[in-house]
Amino acid sequence: MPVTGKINGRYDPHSVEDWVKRFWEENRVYDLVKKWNGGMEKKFNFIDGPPYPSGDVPHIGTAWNKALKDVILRFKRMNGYRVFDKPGYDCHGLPIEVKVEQKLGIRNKREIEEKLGVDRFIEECKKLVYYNIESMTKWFKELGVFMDWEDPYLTLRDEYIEAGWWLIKKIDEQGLLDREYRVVYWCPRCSTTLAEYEVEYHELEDPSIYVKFPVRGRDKEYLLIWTTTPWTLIANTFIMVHPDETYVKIRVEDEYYILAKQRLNHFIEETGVRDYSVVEEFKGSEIIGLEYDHPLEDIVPLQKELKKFHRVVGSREFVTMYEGTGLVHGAPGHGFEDFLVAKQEGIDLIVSPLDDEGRFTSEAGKYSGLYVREANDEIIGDLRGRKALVYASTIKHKYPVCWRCKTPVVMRATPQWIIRVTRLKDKLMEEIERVNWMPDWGLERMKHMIENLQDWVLSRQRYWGTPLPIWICPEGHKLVIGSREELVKYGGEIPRELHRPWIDDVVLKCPVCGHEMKRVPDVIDVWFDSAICFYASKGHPSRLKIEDIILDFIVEGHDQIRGWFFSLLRAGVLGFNQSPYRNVLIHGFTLDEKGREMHKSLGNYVGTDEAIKRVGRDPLRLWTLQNTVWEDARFSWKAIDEVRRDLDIIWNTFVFASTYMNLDGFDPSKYRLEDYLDDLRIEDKWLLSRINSLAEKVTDALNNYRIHEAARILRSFIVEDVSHWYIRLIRSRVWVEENTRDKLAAYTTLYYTLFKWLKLIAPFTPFLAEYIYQEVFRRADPNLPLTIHVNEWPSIDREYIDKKLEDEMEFIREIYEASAAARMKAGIKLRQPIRSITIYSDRREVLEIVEKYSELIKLLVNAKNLLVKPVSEIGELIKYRVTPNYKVLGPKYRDIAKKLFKYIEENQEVIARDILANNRHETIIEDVKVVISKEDVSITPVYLGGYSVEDREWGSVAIDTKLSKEELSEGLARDLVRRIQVMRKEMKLELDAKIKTYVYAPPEHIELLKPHREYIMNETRSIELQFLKDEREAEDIKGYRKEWIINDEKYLIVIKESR
RNA sequence: GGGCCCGUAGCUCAGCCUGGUGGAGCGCCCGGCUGAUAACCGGGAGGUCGGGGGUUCAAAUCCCCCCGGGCCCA
Repeated sequence: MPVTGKINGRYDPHSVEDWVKRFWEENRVYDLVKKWNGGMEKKFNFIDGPPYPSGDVPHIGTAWNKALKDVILRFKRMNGYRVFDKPGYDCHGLPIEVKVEQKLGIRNKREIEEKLGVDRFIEECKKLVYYNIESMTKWFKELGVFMDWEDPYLTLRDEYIEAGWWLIKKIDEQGLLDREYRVVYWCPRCSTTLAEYEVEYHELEDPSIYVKFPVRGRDKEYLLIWTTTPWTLIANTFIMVHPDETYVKIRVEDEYYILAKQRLNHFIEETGVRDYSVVEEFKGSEIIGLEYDHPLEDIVPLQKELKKFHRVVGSREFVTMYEGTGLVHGAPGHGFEDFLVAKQEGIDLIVSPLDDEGRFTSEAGKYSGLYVREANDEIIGDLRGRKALVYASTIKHKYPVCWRCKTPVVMRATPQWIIRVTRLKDKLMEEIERVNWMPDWGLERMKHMIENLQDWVLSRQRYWGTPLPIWICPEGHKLVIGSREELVKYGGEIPRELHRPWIDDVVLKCPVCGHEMKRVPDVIDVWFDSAICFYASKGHPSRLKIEDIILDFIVEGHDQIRGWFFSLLRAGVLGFNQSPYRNVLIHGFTLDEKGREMHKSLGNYVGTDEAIKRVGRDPLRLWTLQNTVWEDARFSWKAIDEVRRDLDIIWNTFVFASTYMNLDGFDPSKYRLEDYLDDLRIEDKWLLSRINSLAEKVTDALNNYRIHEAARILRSFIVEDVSHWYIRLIRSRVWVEENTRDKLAAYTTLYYTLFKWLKLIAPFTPFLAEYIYQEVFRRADPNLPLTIHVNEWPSIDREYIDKKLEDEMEFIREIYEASAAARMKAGIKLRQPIRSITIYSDRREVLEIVEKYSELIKLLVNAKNLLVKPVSEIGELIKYRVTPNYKVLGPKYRDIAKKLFKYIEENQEVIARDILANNRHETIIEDVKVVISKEDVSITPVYLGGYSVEDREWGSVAIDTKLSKEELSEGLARDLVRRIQVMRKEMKLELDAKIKTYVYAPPEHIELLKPHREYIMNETRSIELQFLKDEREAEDIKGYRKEWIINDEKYLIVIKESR
């Protein structure tokens, strides 16, 4: 006959988790879950945002990320959803390339091709990626994340690349694929573009010059600009002004300069111009359109072409009043912002007269061949010679340099492939508003980004990435390839893999002119890879149905709003004309305990490996999960320790329940809750209501992805309701030896409640839940499924929910707490029974509850009698001393003051009560109406002897502190029992072991104890109890002996096991 | 410089959406309970709810400004 199993000892996360890990492996539990789940009707389409495998151990924040996903997937599985749980890795990109370069000691891009060869470089990238993936996967599995780790999607696979090509082709078919000049960081020494994170900012000294540009058609009138990069003046195209700011025209000698009013003082101070006068003031918008001449146009051929653009343009975003003159020289070939303004202004000539080494080309005329920074001095000299230089000095400022060779970078306009997503702005906006954002400010951020939408720069001049599937022939015809088959179709071959360099060798035949076509050398922005995973992880889109493609749910950190969420949206609209996701949850970052980001260099970095080793998997998971999902969390070992303590209580709760059920041979199939409904006590009904209310709340929270809320209420239920309250209430019931219906009612209640709770917590702490499931519940019922994780999500048995009872119990707890406080004031311990407890309250519901539950309350507060009285009768316990505040009352009632003071003296009680109840007491003294309020008197309560009173807002609780012989003797008996129990435990006796007990105590104590002989024997499972009058007698008895002080008297207790 | 998030006890954080006597855990002090026990419970001390202004009978909560931290952009 099956019996409830038991767990023992202290909670040790590692041994529990190691055991469960082995159990899962040996029984192939994930495969079982997958198989079980595969047959489900409803579908839950999720995708794991692929982490970037640049390291081998996931950051602790990634553990949170994966735990969140795991909770939702497990929850959905248990609710009958067939979940898509394929994880993935984002394998391509520059960070991997850089890691490999560092590993191989390669200093720049050219060395990759010249020294190593692209093929070997790619193999090294792959090797690194696979190594890191294997290691990261190990840690995700360690965390207990149930995803398909045997078959993740990898963006480096040919099928995945092909799926990407499909979308590029589709984009081209929509006419959105284009080539355009873009401004990029360029390292002149390494001869390569740099991504934003490949530049760092160093303090450099540069020229600081003020230059005047003559306004065309106006005599001696100049636009005044300031720059720290004189060499960019060669490509100057326009001048920017802030339309809303105030500008001035000043006269210096016989010339006129235009600059911002706010910058005038600074300009005067820096340049030392003494004699000037402001001759005119106007809004910036008034000079928009003003044309000017470039001072170097005679020696820079390029300027002849740019001449037609030389005018003042408006820009609110890029002109500030913090530096310079408020007029900004614009060179769209050398600056992101200048470039954007040029686009807005319809300027289509973007020039960047530099070669790959940062030297001027012939377009720059006399400067041709000079390295740009070295040309600065010569340019300044030429400006001076042409009287265009107003002032020159130097400045120390932060300037971007190459992170590897520390060479100052230049901005350079280069042709790049782009997707014209700006044309889809309205559709993107429409789609993003249909998504459910949690929290909803995610939508706000997203909309803000779409408002400021830019075209997507797709191409990168690198190696390790999805090759751009564009082939070009000498005639300039373009062919976009959408699959491997198309390579063959257009006269090529399928290379050994689709990566560079092999794909670069595929030569196609131009379908238009028949010439040979070569692939453009670029690879695709790595963001594009992860953007397409919603379909690419499932195969080629031609074989997919739309319902497999649109995701039900995704969750990532808030940095991914701009990152993955945004690129997914763009890819979804480009490929399928809709948002690829329906519900988005945003989670926070894991910072260190001071709120700083974790960095290995700061020494505050914590990896998932370290956390698992130090605290265990479930404590780590539960800590992450109880943090407010969308807020940043501060990690500390102490914080995890607190979670760990909660898990200790949870463990102890199951130890308690399982120990007694096991001892009593409790078989849940034989003793069923339905058969004990009539035997349930108040506390049983209450717990049944609580667990079902809890199940309802947890289900609702998880359905709405409020994961932290679910975690918190699951914790507080077991700690507050079960451990601290219910178990305290049923302790005496389960200590009874016989299997009474009363005890079995408690067991069935507890069994039902704990099993339900265990299933609710299973998604959060899958190891602990599995262990207890196996060791306790599956032993009680071997027909249960092999693993807890294929159990159905607990039902909500609404017939057990009784909100009124829950509220009432809440109030009983308040009474208990008030009486405990009253006891403490009087110095009477809870073990000591008291004669009576009296509740004073005028609230009807209070009186009802107290009467209805009087037995329970008496038991809880350990009192013989329970009385309820109206508040007015508390006067029997309390007298109020009311003394007039002479300084206040005196001046107010000058003439009747003496009589008033006498009146107060004589009517203290009624005055006090009125003021306490209504804050005023009124009377008439010698025809004068008197109003006494709180400020007029001081009120001190005086409690009568023999009672201890505790006030609450709903009334007062008074306990009778006078102890009779009867109560004292009962208290003494309980004290004795307690000592004997401690000794039993110290002897490590079995719970049901019988003992013989010998007690030496002072004769008057023995007299008090004698009436409770039965009780003591029963409680301590003694088959014999002897009271000894002589201390030496006790010393002669063999057994476990211990000396105690009880109520200031010496006791000697000896017990021995009776076999 | 912009958008968004966060700021509550010594520490970690609920409460804010929907205004009504400021809470929990940890730490500290005092007391207690206990065959779950290296656990637990009660009480106490500890708060300009980041600062300022406004709306309101009433603001931690709603609005505006500022300060500090974070994310993303520029």
